[in-house]
Amino acid sequence: MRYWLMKSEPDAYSIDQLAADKTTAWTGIRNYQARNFMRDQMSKGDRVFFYHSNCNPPGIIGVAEVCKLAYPDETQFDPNNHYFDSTATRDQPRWLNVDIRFIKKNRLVSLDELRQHPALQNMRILARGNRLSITPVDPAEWQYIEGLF
DNA sequence: GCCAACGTTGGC
DNA sequence: GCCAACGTTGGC
Repeated sequence: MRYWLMKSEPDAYSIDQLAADKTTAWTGIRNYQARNFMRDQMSKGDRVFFYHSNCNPPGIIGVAEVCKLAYPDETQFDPNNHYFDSTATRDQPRWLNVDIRFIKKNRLVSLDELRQHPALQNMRILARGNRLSITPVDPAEWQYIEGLF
């Protein structure tokens, strides 16, 4: 089992929305590195920190788990969808998504707060210019952050 | 809203 | 295969 951090803009899809939906298809990932994490490394039961980005303040707001392995992202085939990709076909889909299931919402552990813990200094989310929306989390970092909730 | 950082595209 | 141009992300 692995640990991950997945970003979402709360205006687009928030932890409260996930809590209401129970599960959701994590569609719209259009970055190869993030796609490959889902395709090659995610397993059912993997744990996910749900991170609110592009808001004030940004930070980790909850926990989810991977509940369905990667499969073709439907939004790539829909011309009316923002994430439509004309180069993708049903035979050769380009983009994938997993499904995630809500586990819990916790107090917001802000980006600012994360930065103040030396134990977390190597987290990808803290690196300058980091834009990757799915990043692996070290088991030790995971445990440490769970202790902050 | 600004802008630094980064990924992707496409001309050559 | 280089790299300039462009688009996007996301903290601030």
